[in-house]
Parts: sequence; structure tokens; C-alpha cells
Amino acid sequence: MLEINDAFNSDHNHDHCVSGALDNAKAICQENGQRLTPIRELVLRLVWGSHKPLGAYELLPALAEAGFNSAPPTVYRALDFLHQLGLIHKIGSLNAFVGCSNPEHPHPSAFMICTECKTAAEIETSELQASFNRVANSHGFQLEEENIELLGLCKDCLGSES
Amino acid sequence: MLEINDAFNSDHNHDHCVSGALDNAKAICQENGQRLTPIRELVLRLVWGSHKPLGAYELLPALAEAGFNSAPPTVYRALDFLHQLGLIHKIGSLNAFVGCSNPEHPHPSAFMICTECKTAAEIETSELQASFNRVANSHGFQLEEENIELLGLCKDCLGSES
DNA sequence: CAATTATTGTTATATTATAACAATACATTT
DNA sequence: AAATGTATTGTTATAATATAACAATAATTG
Repeated sequence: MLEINDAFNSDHNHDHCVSGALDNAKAICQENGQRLTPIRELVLRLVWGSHKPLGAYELLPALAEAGFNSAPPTVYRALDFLHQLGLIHKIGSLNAFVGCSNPEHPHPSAFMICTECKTAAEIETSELQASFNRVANSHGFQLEEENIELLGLCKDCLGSES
Repeated sequence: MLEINDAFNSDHNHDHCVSGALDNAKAICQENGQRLTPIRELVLRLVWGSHKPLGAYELLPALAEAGFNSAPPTVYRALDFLHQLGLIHKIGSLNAFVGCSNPEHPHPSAFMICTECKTAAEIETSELQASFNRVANSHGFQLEEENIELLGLCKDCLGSES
């Protein structure tokens, strides 16, 4: 299992994350005959603004600034859209959303989340799938979605403890 | 990885689940010098009323019936208390709580959850811990808590599809 | 262009959770 | 038992998260 983004490396080139995410989004929308409208693109950019999961209500002010309607349904619709296409993940325990690092290959939501700085680094869980499938199969359970959250303290926050 | 309770076996002896949970709770409170007050015991019983995770607000009517105050803080306090002692787990994606099958041995929250009938069966993930620790260690991440949710359809609900 | 569908705007409200402080119950010491 | 301190519960208010329902507009298709 590997980390598949650089979230915990504070000097990574974050513009690269964002532009990559947008390129992915455009391609995936195209493939699926969906439209990446201005609102959806803005929400995707905002979610990708950092590697810290953002709540829906944290996005609303920026939508207002950009001249869009900024009532909750607007942002929830965009978040649902992006989520359905696998472009973002929802972190259940935080009620917050974060960009997906590898949307071209649909995969379960799995993150290491620092409870101090709130950074979420997506991790790759393909080597765990066999175990999950085994337990599911042994109970006749049809596995359809996974939410994996590893909570704790990242290296930086451990280092800066008093 | 194994299932550690009988949640998906609809004819298991559920009274046994509840009485076992209460015995565990009493012992664990004793060990920790905490009190299993009537409200806390009732909330634990209610959460253990089935293997379906229950939201905080679903518990309030029963508290009222039993003659307790039934404002939200009452139930959230009891839930927090039980959660801190490891007697219940919170399912992040459902904002709901479910009994812990094995509270004598503190362990991560890990469930298979049927999206149709809402039953949650706790699973044992000890064989996955090595993988989780490996990825955490490789990033200097101090792992402190886990939320593992496997969502899908249980055997019964698959069988009864049209 | 007309008809249809998808998207967005808007208002209202439902659901989940916590803050803050008062009152009561319990435990400890004397 | 009375006095004190601590833990628990009661109470009111409000914060934070999310959705329902319908109207208006924009995009797409025939």
C-alpha cells in the first residue's frame, strides 16, 4: 500500500496537483458525456485548493465571490456531481470533501488524515482488496463501496509538538 | 479477517448480544472507575437493540418514554461516554452508532454495512494492521484511530431483489 | 424554432451536533 | 451528618450539515 499523492510533503508543487486534477476532470466528463460547468469547475478547484478536506459550507463564500448563487444546494449539487464521477472523495468522519488523486482509475476512498493539521493523503489500497473481498465473499456480501480512514498525526505535526 | 458477530445471521440469539454487551460494559466501567448510570445503560441497550446503526435523534423518544430528559445533549453525552470507553462505534458515513462486539480488546472500527437493510456487521481487521502500520510508518505518520467501512448488499437483501 | 432535458436559482426546512450555564446527585473529608 | 468538591444531568439556545420542492434559465436535440 502506497501513498499516491504528496499531501504530507509540504513543499510539493501544488499547482501541479490542481492542473492535473482539472485535466483529469475534463477528460472524465468528456468520456461520460457530462459537462464540467463553471460552478463545477470552481468547486473542483476549491476542493483542490489544498489537501485539507473542506466542508460544503466552507466553499460557499468563494462561490458568492465568483458571482454565483451561494445557497447550499448549489455547492451540494456540484459536490455530488464530482463525487459521482470519482473526482472527489468524501471523508465521512469529517463531513468534508477532498480531491481524488487518481480519478482515471475508479477506486475506494482511502486516506491518512492528520487530526492536527487536517491534511488528508490518499493511499492506495489495492493490496488490501483481496482481504476485503475475502471477508465479503465469505458472508455473501456484495461489496460496492469502501471508506477507509486512518487518523493520526503526520510527520510535521509530530515534529512540532511541544 | 473474520466477522466477529452474527449481525447478518437473522436468526441469531440477539438477547445474547445485548446481555453480553451489558456485562462487558459493567466490567469496563468498573475497571476504568466510570459509572454506568441509568441513562448510559439505557442508551447502550438502545444502540444494541439491533445491529442497525442508530442516529442520536432516533434514541431520544425512548429516553423520553423512560422518563429522562430527552434533549440532544443528554443522548450525545451518553454516546460520547460509551464511545470513549470503546463500547460503541460511530459509523462516520451514516452519522450513526452501533454496539461494539468486542470492547474488552480495544480495536479499530471496521464494519460491513448493508446499504439496503442498514445492518452493520463488525469485522476483525487484525490481519490488515500490518499493512496499515507499514504505510503509516513509511510516512512518519502516527496512526491513532481507524474507520473502516465496507458498504454493499448483504446476502439476505441480495436474495430478495426483484 | 419548438420541445425536451439539464442545470442553476431560490426559499424553506430537515437533520445532526454543540455551547453555555443551572440544577441535582454523588463522593470525600471532616 | 454537614460541608465541600466533582460528576452527571437538565435546560435553553443555537451552530453546523444537508435536502426537499419548485421556479427560472440554459443547453441540447429533433
